[in-house]
Amino acid sequence: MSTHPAKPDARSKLLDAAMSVVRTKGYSATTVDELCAAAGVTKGAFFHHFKSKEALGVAAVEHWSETTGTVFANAPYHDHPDPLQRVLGYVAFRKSLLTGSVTDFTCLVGTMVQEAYDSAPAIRAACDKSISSHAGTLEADIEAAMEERGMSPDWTATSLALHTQAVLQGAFILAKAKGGAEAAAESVDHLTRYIELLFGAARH
Amino acid sequence: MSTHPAKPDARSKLLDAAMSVVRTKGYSATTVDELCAAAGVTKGAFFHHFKSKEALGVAAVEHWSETTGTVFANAPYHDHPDPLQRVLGYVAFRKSLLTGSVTDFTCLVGTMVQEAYDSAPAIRAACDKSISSHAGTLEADIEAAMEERGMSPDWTATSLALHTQAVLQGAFILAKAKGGAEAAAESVDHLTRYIELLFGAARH
DNA sequence: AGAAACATACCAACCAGTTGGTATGTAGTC
DNA sequence: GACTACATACCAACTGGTTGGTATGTTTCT
Repeated sequence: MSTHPAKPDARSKLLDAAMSVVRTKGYSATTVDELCAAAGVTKGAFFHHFKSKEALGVAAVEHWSETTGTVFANAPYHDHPDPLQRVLGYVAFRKSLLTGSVTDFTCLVGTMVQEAYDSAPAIRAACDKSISSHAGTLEADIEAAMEERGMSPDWTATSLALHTQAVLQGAFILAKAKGGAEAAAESVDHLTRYIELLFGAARH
Repeated sequence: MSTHPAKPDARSKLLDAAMSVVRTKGYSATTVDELCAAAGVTKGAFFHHFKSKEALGVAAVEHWSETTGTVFANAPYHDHPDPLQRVLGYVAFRKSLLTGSVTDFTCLVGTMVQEAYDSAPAIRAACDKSISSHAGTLEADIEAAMEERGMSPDWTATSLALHTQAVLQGAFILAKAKGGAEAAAESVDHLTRYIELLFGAARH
């Protein structure tokens, strides 16, 4: 009974509810009442933990970053000794997540920033930080792969890391538009092929 | 006085207003009153032309497709005799549009489908049609470029056309998150490089 | 006891959509 | 060509329900 296995308080229940409800309905269309109902808490609890709906939005993005960050940190692709294989492993891992309902595999941050980039600067900043820091985990491996091959191309590791995020976010939009993951998966395949070409061509 | 130069009725004023307001605030956060104010018409006029807010959403997507369709149809890249150059010209043209404020160069369809894919099936369908038909205009050139080189790769022209749209939509999300077009432009550069590698490699 | 964590009751502003009406056609009929 | 019948385009005021947020409790933990 040392470390409580899980004593979900209202705050984390609300954040978990936000992750799924917001991804389904979007941020603006999600009401505070709805969030409370989904979390099984009252409105009093909501405004005890968050001073406004926007504050919950910021916290939800941070919560998302932590939750998904753990998933990626524990993913098996890190074990590869070759940094390029780690990058390709990351992309393959992202592709393997494209199953089940569209709501479940799409990204909270991409959804929220679309709606809030102009009207809620704090949410925009949180989303930027989330995307950029996640891309940052890729950048080191990309850089290592470049160095290993003695490459000095006209693109940067940063831009390639961000490009992977752009492809994934765009793939989610395709999935939402088409109501399925097929086109999204093929887009991720193109990303894999691009990275292989990029590094394969330099080998010669 | 044969063809009226421009007699903007309430309907088209509302559709034009929707294109800019929705891209700024998102679909859900945009109110009917706001739209009416931006268009300079009354609420009565709104519900005379559209039976609901959702119906306006569908019409706005279709209006967007027509408006942007004209822009691309008249763009100069179509003149190139080489189909591959037309594809690359399209991507370069898309990159050249990444100027000014984020609101002005981002895509109405990508914004709307994120919010409405689950709650408004009619809007989702309209967005799918818009993206797919726009991708379709690229597909023919991609196919022609493949044939010209006698390529039979493990990817299809359709998937590459949709991939270009995914990259562009993802680039818009980057732009919104970062508050500027720089990262988006670099992502489009990566797309150009990918297409060049894809077709350049087959040349040999 | 005192503070943090929650619950209940409530409110003012706002929202999509409705109502009843006016102004301007336009097609048909005698 | 004028009168009726009907349709389209638009408007201002209103409505019932919803929204984010607050005020004021009660319970729980230390």
